[in-house]
Amino acid sequence: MEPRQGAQAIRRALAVLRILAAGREDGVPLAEVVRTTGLTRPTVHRIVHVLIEEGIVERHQRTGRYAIGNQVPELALARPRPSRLLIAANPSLQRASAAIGDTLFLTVRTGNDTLCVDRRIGVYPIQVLSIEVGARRPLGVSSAGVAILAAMPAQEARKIVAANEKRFEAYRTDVATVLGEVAAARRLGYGMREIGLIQGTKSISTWIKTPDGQPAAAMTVSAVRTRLGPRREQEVAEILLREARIIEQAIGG
Amino acid sequence: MEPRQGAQAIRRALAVLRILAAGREDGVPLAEVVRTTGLTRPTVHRIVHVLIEEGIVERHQRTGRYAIGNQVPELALARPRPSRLLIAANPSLQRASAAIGDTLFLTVRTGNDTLCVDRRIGVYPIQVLSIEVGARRPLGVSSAGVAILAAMPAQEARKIVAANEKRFEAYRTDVATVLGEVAAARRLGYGMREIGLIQGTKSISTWIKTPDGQPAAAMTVSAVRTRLGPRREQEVAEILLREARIIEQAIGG
DNA sequence: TGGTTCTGTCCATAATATGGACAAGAACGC
DNA sequence: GCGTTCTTGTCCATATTATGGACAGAACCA
Repeated sequence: MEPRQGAQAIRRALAVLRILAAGREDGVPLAEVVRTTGLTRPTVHRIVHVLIEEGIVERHQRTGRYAIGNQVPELALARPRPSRLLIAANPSLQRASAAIGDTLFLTVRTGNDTLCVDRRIGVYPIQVLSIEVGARRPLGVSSAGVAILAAMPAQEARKIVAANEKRFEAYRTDVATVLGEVAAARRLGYGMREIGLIQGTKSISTWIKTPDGQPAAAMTVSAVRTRLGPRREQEVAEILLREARIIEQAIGG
Repeated sequence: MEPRQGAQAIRRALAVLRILAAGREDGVPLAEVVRTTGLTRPTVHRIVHVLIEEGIVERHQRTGRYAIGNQVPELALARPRPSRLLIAANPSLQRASAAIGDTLFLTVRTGNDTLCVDRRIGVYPIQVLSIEVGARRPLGVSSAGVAILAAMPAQEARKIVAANEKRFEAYRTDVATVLGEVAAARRLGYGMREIGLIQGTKSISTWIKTPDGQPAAAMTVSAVRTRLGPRREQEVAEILLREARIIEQAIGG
């Protein structure tokens, strides 16, 4: 069902775009795109420069790095603004943020990536703000990614993790480690990372499923490690799990 | 300098995407994409369906129409939110909206299209709300498009109008009419349409240029025709022209 | 019924995208 | 200075890939 052919070039261009998106404003050097896509350099070079001519990609004057261009948000305006999920999750995020006090993230899956789509800053004076709205990471390197993988059939999760293999080393992890964390999350009922992407932080993530059982998103709390001892981890997880079920109801109806 | 080759398929896919973007939420039937792009149906069909598999395009269950998909706004998140222009134009839009009382639009050029990027509703009880943020039209069919064409070298404007020829009939206009309106706008110093896209409305647009003389955007007032007699047209045009110069300063520095 | 839209599929063919090979620039060490 | 290793950019013969004419089914209307 999947493999419709006759458009290799288009698929490749999109793969390049997704890598560039992960680089956000700063962009990505050509060599890195070549490495992570597995395409040859002439091919990536050609694709990227055609996309520049078309306004879909921009190149930073100083650094020479490539980034998502102006025309992408322009195309995006064709869609009505806030997504169903964002609307459904809003009250839960508000409640959970008030109850917990640490930074909350809402993260969706897009292809083989996680994408942060909302963030709420809590009242506690020390907040972990590492991840911004729009941040994109290979599924598996963040606790949100682990949670989302844990919520899908093991085989599918393994496939995605394998596809991301090349990109893991940049985050100092690997396929085996990620699969271990996913298994642990399945046992626990939520995703957890003792060592967050930032030194000294800890994250807890619950998954949110669509009515058909597919994971739609993850809700994450990140805090300095000392704020999330075993006791509080339990409390926070319970709040997240409760709100996740509420969001599932909201997107289900 | 322009014609880098070896990526016909990618360029075609983007042309298709831009047409789909013009259809907004409702989308566009395949046949219309075929007509306006000038590609063959098998080609468009193949492109569109690959884009669906990739999540870039969606198809409406009921109507079978094709529309911009979820993944486009997701890619757009890679760019920092509000554009330079939007920030620079904000105070001017606020002032002009308060002074005039009718609906104000900020429209940019993107390729051969105009794209509405901001709208301010005025205090007067009858407002022309035909155009929404995200609305996309071939350059030339709206007063904003005419203004933008008037602000560029005549030769370039003619090229764009010619490229849009196929799309004009859907708006009940043609190349000759558009070029006439552009010439009139050049003489006047601003774009004007006695017959707006909606019956009984009238629009006035000023252009905003970047420091290098390229038109960057247009600022438009739309109102029911009776609100914009010759005297008031003059007043409104003066306000728009003044604010346009202020925005040009803001994006120039 | 035939006529007119629309969408979808096949496959031989030509044109297109590919990638190996080469080159040149930049940054670093010594 | 000169080698080493990193990067980006370009060429072009080649085979893989995208193309579009032709065919077909579905929906709608008279």
